[in-house]
Formats: sequence, structure tokens, C-alpha cells
Amino acid sequence: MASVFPLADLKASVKSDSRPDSRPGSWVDTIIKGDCVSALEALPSHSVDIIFADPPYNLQLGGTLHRPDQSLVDAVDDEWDQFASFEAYDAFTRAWLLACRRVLKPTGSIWVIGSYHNIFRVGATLQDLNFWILNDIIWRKTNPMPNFKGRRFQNAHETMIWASPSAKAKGYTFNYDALKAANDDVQMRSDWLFPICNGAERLKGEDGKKAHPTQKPEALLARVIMASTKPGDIVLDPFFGSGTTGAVAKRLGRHFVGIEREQDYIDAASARIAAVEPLGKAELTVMTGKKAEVRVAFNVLVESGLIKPGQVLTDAKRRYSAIVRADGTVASGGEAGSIHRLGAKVQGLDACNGWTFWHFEDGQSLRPIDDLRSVIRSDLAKAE
Amino acid sequence: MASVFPLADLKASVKSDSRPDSRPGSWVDTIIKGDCVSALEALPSHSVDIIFADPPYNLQLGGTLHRPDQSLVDAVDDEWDQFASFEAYDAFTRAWLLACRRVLKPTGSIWVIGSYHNIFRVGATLQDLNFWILNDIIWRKTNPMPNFKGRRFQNAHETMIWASPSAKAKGYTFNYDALKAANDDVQMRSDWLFPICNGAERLKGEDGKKAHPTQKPEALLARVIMASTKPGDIVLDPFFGSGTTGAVAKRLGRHFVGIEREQDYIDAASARIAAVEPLGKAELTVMTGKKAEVRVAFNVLVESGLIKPGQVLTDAKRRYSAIVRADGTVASGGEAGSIHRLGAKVQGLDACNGWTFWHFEDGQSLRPIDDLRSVIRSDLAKAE
DNA sequence: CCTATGGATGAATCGTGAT
DNA sequence: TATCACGATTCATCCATAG
Repeated sequence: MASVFPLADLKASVKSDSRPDSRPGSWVDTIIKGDCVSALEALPSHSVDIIFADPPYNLQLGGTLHRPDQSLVDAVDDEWDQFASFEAYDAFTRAWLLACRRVLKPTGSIWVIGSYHNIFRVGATLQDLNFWILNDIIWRKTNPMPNFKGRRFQNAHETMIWASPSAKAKGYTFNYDALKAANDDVQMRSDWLFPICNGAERLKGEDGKKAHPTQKPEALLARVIMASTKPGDIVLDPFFGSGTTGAVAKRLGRHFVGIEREQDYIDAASARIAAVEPLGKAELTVMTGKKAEVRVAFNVLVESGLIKPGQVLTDAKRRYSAIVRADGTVASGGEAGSIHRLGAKVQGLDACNGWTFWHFEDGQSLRPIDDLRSVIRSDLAKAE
Repeated sequence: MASVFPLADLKASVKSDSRPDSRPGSWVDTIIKGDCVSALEALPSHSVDIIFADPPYNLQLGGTLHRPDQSLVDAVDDEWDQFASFEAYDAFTRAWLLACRRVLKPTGSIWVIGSYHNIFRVGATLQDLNFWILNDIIWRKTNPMPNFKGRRFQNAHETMIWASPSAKAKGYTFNYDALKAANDDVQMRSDWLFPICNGAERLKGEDGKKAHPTQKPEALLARVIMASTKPGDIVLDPFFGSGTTGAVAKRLGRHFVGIEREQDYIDAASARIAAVEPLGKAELTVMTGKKAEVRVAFNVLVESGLIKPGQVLTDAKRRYSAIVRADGTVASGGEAGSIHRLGAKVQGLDACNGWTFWHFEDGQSLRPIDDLRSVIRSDLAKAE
């Protein structure tokens, strides 16, 4: 499934005077081997829906660290995590974020994860490049590594920044209602609790050692992808590593593009993704709120006979009343207008949702006219 | 108690060829009126033990925001939170952090609190100035304001950065053992759960409205100060506001210095601090090292105010009693330790469950402190 | 006296599409 | 680009008032 798409081939398709390969699909669901920025520059503009980036953390470790029992802590000391200075790290960050900005759709958004070693520099650079921060999200670890020396608080979280390409870019996907429903019907907070990636989920090499030093848990990526993409969207991960982003994207019915320099990681990620079984359409249907539903105007209720001209509407406490007119407007006292305008007017407010404010008599009880709109929508759905 | 120390007077004591007023005490436990940087420059070098800073967040709010019920959200739109650009905010940040660096002892540390609007810039500037980040700490709010429009995750936390003056400055105070003992004998994590400041603790003006728009909860400052200072230390707050830092410092037997521009805030903070009763020495003794054999999980009750430092606990039959100290340990006779150890000790047993052994007065009756732990746990469960 | 209920509010970068 | 209409959208807590 996850074929490797060599950067050289991709570059070969670049015409001298235009952007490369704008055919959708040729680079989709592949892992591009190569340097992050070069590979990004070879992708078409505005071609991916979200980006999830887990860049090098620029850990500045003094020497080796031992546990109280004298065992050695296997620290992240890979070559790719070494930078000469903050300036060098900032330049690197700026370069890959700029390259990401071009590839990202205006309706897209970007996630970056990091720790206190690098996340402040990443956040400031995002702002400098006019990305617009939507949230910072805290991944609280249920099982973080202890602080062995007892000189600091246990570092028990990592930080993710979620941003849109600009302050004006409000078209990003956010599946608010699905998240709320999944969270016991209260809105999802900015602090998320997940275990670190361990056990069977953790990729192992032939030597039984962890295949990648910073493999992220699939649950974390699942929430990110479910929150900010639609099925069929393209998810780009410019630091693909062990391929968690690709595996979760495939499972959730999204497409992925990975960029990775090291062949060992590409091999591990390819095998991992090939083994993933995508979920079916039914499981992937995202719960949506009212704003995604078909628009039904008030006069449709009048025209359909569910509300009759001359009928009296009141608010839930019968403090205000209005009479329905044949043209789908309502009137009260000397005022008349839409259900929303009149609702606002009688209450002395700037705005009002007339659908939930106005009620009608239904036998003994009062029911909001929104109930009747649901009836119409249900009929429309059957007719589809 | 909290006298106002006018910046003009302080500057008058500056000799032309030397640093100002190095007599300890003249500026201690006062609120200096004036601009943050100017006031800092008038203080002696290396004179304070920790700094807690709650700088302007540089919120960039579009227009007005209404709740679903059409009521208006009272936003932070004060003049002091307005900056022309990120560059202007960075220059401001750099200036006050540089001034703080000079005033801070080499054995000291600095805390800065912020949100995603400003904390990344603050963190990057701290690193640029060679401060050494020790932890980033997440204040998880039990009761944050919702996201009313359903366009983002509920912004349910703020971030604090804790840093020493340089990578080599390892002399900072960190009361590891006391924190661990107070946290059910596991090390204190980087994510802290506290309610926002509300109710009786929130300072109100004569009009009944909040006296300051961003008053921080005392429990938060209590954990900061208990973690990173010793009794008698000097705590500097360059953005004093409603004086939470001063009030908690005084209660915990530390000295404070506040800097604040607005007379209304100075007046409110002065009155507030004057009403604070410091705790006694016994309550303030901090556990150090393993020889004290501390084992407790009790300080959340103290920080939350369910149990007050100095409060007396007894067993169910009032045969034994103990006094609660601010660091979450308890004392009786010449003995002190965790609720479990002391309970065992007074009974002459090897072990004891302090949660069910120790009781507190609740009106006419005695109730086990475990009941209060249930209250906390209930709050925690809700916050998850 | 207690309990029930309604209103108020907290560091907030908070809509979309047609005209 | 500005304006307007449509109509979607909140959690925990404290306090005042009613019953």
C-alpha cells in the first residue's frame, strides 16, 4: 500500500517553467524519500488538507543519564536532533514551515508537536510567518518517564500547536459536534490524556529494540485527524519517522503523504501501513451539527401547512407572542419581520435564533418551531 | 503592611556613580509604583530569590463576542494589553526579562505565565537571553470559559515556564521531597489542576465588579512558591496587579516586592495583603531529604483550601491531634511527617492509613479527611 | 431554616454566504 | 471591500432570590 515515491522521480517530472506534477494521486499515499524542504518544494501548491509535523526537538542533553539503579537511559541523541545554535534551529524551522505553507490548502490547518526544548521557537516562528494559532493542545501522558535526579517536576506532557494559514483563513475543518458527542456531550478541551506509545503498538527492529526513538501513539493522531479532516482528505507529515500519521490516516479513510530521509524508517513505516485495514464508510461518518444540514426557511413551514397563517407563536414562557402571516413573516404589536428579527426585537436584543425562541401549541404543551423544521428535513431526506 | 514605595523616592536614593540602595529591606514588602523596567533598574543586582511574572498576553480580539444567550463576554481589552506588533511585544518582553535577569540572584529562578497568544514569544526570548528552561508547567483549569462558537477546542489551560538564569545555574531551590510527599509519594508532574479565581477570593471593586481582569488563584501561587523558595526568601512580581503573589508570599512567610503602574490596583493589593495573616514557623517547615521519612498525598487539599495550614486534625476519638503545615505535612508534639507516618507514630504502630485515621471538625461532627479527598477526586473526574 | 432555580461570568485571538 | 441576513452557539461555579 504505502509505496515509496523517490524524490528523484518526483523532481524528474518538474517542468522548468512550472510547478511539478499537479496530477492528484501520483504522490498520494506514498512516502517520499529525501530532505524535508526539498521534498516539500517538489509538491504542488495548495494540495494537502492538513499537515501534522513532529520535527526534531533540538534536545540539549549534557551527558549520559542513569536511572537510580545505574541503568542507562536511552536518550534521543540522534544526529538529526543536533543543531549548532538556536539560530540554526530557527532557520531550519522557518524553512520547513515556509515550504509547508505553500503546500497547504487555504482551507487547511497545520499541527506541530514539541516539548519545551523547541515548541516556543516553533510557536514564535509560526506567528512570524502569519500562521494563526487556533489552539495549543496539551498531551498529558498517563505514563511519562520520571525525573530521575529529583531536580525538576516530572515532565509529563508535550505541546501541540494547531494553526490555520492566516488570521483570515476560517475555512479549516473542525468537527465540533462529533468531538462533543464523543466527549460525553461537553466540548472537547485543550488538554488530552493518552498513554505514551508502548507495548504491541511500538515498532521493534530485528534486534527487539525500538525502531524509532519518538514514535507517537496512534490515539493521539486519531484525535487530531478526526478533529480536523474529512474522509478522503490528504494528510501530509514532513517528518514521517515510523509512519504513525500514515497508519492512522489510512485506517480512518484519509490519504497520506510522508517525507522521510532514512531508509530504515521508510521500510518500517511501509510495512506498518501495508498491514493497516481501513475502516468502512459507515464507521467513518462524521457527526455534523445543524449548520451542515439543508437550509429550510420559515415560509416552507407555512407553505407546507405545518404552520398556518394567523396561528399564534409564543416564547417558551409565554411572555411574548406573535402572529404568523401568509408570507412567512411574523408580527407582534406594531413590529413585523423574520422570526429572528422579531424575536430579537421583542426581547430588546441584537440577535435571536427564532427557530428555538418561538414555540407553538401542540395539544397541552409548547414546542419550538425547530421541531417542525426537523419534520421537513426528515421528509426531504426520504425523498433523496 | 504592604506600603507603597514610590519609584521617585527609590530613585532619589540612587547615587550617581553606583547602584541604588543596596540596604536590604527598604524596598522589601512594598509595592513600587511605576513602569516595570524603570522600577526593576532601580533595584539592586542579585537581590531577589525568585520572580513570578504575569505579563500582558497581547490578546488580539476582533470584535465583541456574545454567548449563545446573547449576553456580552467581558473581554480583556485594557490599554496595557495592546501592542502594535509582534516586534513591539518582543522588544517589551526582552526589556523586562533583561531587567529581571540583573535583579535575580544566581541561585534564583523565574516563572512566567501566559497563553498561546504570548507564551511562545516569551519562551523563545527567555532562551535567547540564555535563561535555562527547567520545566513548562500546565495550569489545567477545572472551570474554563467555553468556546461559544464551536470553532475551536475549549481553551482550558495556561502555560507557565520555569527557568534558571543560565544552564550552569544549578543552585535554584526545588523542594522535591516536600512536593513528592505532598503528592501521594509520587513526584509532582508538570500538569497542575486548579479552578480559576472566583467567588470570595476574587477581589471586587465598590461597584461589585472584578477589581482586576486577570487575577490568578492563590492555590497556583502557593504551589509555585512552596516548590521553589525557602521561608524568608524574596519573591518579586514585576506585574503585580491584584497582588496575589504578595498575599501568598506573606501568608507563606516569604517576602515580596511588587511593581505596578496603576494606583487602583496598588490600593486593592495593599488592602488585600494587609489582611493576610502569616503562618507560623511550624507550619512552614519544609521537608528536606529522606531522613524525615515523609510519605503523603495531602497537599492538594491544602492548596485548594479544603484544609488550611494551621488547622488541627484529630483521630475519631480525639485522643491524638496534629497541626497541618503549608507544605502538606502534619506535626504533633516533636514529630512531623506525612499523614500516614504521623498517624502510625502517635499510635505506636508500624503503619497507618492517614486518610481514614485523621479527622477534621465539620460543624458539630468529626469527619475523616478522606471525605475531602473524595471531593477533590470528584472534581478531578469531572475535569477529565 | 433548607432547597430549588435562575442569572451572571471567567485572559477569547470564536461564522458564513449573498449582494 | 462593506453590509446585511440568516441563524448557530456554552461549562462550571457562585450568588441572589424564591419557595
